[in-house]
Amino acid sequence: MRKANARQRILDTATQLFHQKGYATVGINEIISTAETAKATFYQHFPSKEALGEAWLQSVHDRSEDSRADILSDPETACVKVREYFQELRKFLKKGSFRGCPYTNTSAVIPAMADGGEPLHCQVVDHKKSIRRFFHKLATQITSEKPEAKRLGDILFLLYSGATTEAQNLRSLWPVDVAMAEADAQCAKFSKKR
Amino acid sequence: MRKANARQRILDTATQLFHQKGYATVGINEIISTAETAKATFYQHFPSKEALGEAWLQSVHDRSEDSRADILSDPETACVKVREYFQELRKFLKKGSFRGCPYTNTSAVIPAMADGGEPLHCQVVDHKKSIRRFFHKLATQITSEKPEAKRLGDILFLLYSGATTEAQNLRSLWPVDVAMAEADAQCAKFSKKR
Amino acid sequence: MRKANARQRILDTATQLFHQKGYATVGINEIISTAETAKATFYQHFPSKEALGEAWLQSVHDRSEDSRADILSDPETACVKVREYFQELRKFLKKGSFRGCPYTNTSAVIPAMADGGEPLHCQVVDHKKSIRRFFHKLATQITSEKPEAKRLGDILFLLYSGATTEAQNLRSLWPVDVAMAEADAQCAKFSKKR
Amino acid sequence: MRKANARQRILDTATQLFHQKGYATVGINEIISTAETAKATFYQHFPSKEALGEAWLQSVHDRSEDSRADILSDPETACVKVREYFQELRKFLKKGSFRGCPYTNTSAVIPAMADGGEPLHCQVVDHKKSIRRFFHKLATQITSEKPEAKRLGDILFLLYSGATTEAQNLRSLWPVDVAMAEADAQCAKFSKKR
DNA sequence: GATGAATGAGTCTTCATTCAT
DNA sequence: AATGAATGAAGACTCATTCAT
Repeated sequence: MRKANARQRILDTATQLFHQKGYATVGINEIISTAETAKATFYQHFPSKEALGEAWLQSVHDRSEDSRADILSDPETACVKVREYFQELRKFLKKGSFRGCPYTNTSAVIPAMADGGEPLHCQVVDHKKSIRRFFHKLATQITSEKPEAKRLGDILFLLYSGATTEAQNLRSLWPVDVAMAEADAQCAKFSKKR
Repeated sequence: MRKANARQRILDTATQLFHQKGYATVGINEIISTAETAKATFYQHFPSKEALGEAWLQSVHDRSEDSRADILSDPETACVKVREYFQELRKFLKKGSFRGCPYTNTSAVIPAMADGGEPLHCQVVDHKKSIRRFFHKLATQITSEKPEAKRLGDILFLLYSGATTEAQNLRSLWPVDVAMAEADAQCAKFSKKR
Repeated sequence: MRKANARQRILDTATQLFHQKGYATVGINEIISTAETAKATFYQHFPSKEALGEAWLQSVHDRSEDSRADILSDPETACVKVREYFQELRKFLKKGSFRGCPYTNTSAVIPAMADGGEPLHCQVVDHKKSIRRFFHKLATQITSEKPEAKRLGDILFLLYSGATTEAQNLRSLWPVDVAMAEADAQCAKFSKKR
Repeated sequence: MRKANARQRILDTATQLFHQKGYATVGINEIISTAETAKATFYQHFPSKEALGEAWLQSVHDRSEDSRADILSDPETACVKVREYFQELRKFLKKGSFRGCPYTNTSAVIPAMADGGEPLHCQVVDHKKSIRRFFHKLATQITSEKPEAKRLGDILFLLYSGATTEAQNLRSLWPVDVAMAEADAQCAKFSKKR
């Protein structure tokens, strides 16, 4: 029994379970028994379930930021980069039995009434803004006109989001393929204008 | 104090609570206390929480089908109808404190492993297919070429979904506005070609 | 839908279900749904579940009294009659998937503390006394000496009870066969002495 | 106020309550409130009510096995040992307000349809077989002829069971006294033949 | 740094019974 | 004579959390 790195084992387990079943559906009992940790050990590392949720979303965010940074530093055209990002989404969905965006899925379970104070919701907003910024950056490389770039970025962002959402709902990949094709077309359109 | 119409009161309460907080987050206790009903009364009308969930999604589906039928029977151009549908989404989100699609939110809480057997997931798929069909119908009225119509319909569907998802995530209406503008542009583009 | 004789239908259903699953395990919901009766109809005929239980045990008692009367009026020797009674037990157990004495099974579920007041327990006692009397009657026909007859009757009674109990516990018929053989031997022994 | 030894307290409480009122009649609530334990504490130690039932029957079995082992190791004749065993039954019934065999009482509440798979029923069978073996052992010490020993053992077993059952039903000890006397007679009879 | 035992409030569901019609 | 709708109390079980060691 490798009892070291309890914290990491818990976080890894939570990453998998939260993603597959949703934050609200998974209890800490399931997490600690899967991670083979004692309950008290869990609370030594995370003050609460919500804290674990935050750590989880943070780690997802970090990884996905890295991936976007990789793409940005690629020696490719922006259009190709956009395509790459959709390709990654495709792989991600296939690997994870069609479970889509962890943030959107978590957001589904955070009541709206609260006036923006809950940490989990803040992370959702931050993450989404970061993705939007990513698309804006790429859009700026495609068209130099600011308002057009903003519009293009937003459209790519929404296509990406819709594809993710509906791929999960329908447990199918066609939404990604359609969104990718349209993203391509949009990039091409704005490129030509340049 | 005997109450009449318990079933309806329960369904109405559930409609509101499930939508605001999510199917998994709301317990039967909250529902019956809000609906001012006894627990056993609840189970006289619904064999289980899941059955209530099904009834809820069904009623949402029926209402939304009606709304789409209304739009279809409007004496307007298809392009206008598309705009109308996005306008309705806008109103819906504003009224419901930015809670988006009940189906997507419910889907977030259904583990993916199950082999498509769960009734709730089936309803998600049915509903989504119905919306997609709606957009295909409109697209067919915009362009007569079949492959183009299919593509246009799918794009509108994804824009609509993305707008709904991100409006909820960001608690903002800009995604709807951007999606609506782009939907408009797409309709115009395909219309011209005709 | 033959809605007449609701009372009888309920009693018949209860007879079957109580015997198979035990008085405590079967709920009225199961009874009325099996009997295809409304709940209020049930309470029109029986003031409570316990009242139904009493009616059930009473009807079982009546039938079993009849059967014993039949045997008593048989133009056979008492020894043969004893055998017949064990034979009937054998058939009863086979037919009823090894569920034994309804009275004993019900008694298992009546707490002992109550000081003899519960109607169900009274019926248990009455029924058992009746069976004991039956064996005493037969024993008197086998041996005319009063104390010996009493002893023989009691032994037959206990063998009969033990066979019934263990046939149910072990879901086997060997206890009946062994008890029947021993009953036979006892009868023969006391007969010879005469 | 933190309590220690919760598991033992729960098991002890269950032992008493299950025996007095029957496994089906006693709910977890009654057990935990009597044992002064929290509900979650109960489920920390027993995964389900049935598991507690199994632990209970097991502990009863263990104690009764010990008691039979004690009797077997007694430096007495087998006939005396048989009498001792009936004497113990007498004491047991007196102490426990005439509640008889926990296994028989539990068996009364397990539907027969199940194909022998339920753990509780398996324990019933195991226990009964163990008692039968005990009587066979004693019988073998009384008569060396194998078939006769088997018959004697079975008869003692059935007398014992019948006495237990009817003592509970009638809330009286005469069945034990009669059965004991007859057991004695049987032992004597088979002894003489030797 | 790690743990097993304990907890109160909550989960969904069924109980036997009563009401108005 | 029969019914559908309503009910409070109880059923078994799980939740996220805290304690002493």
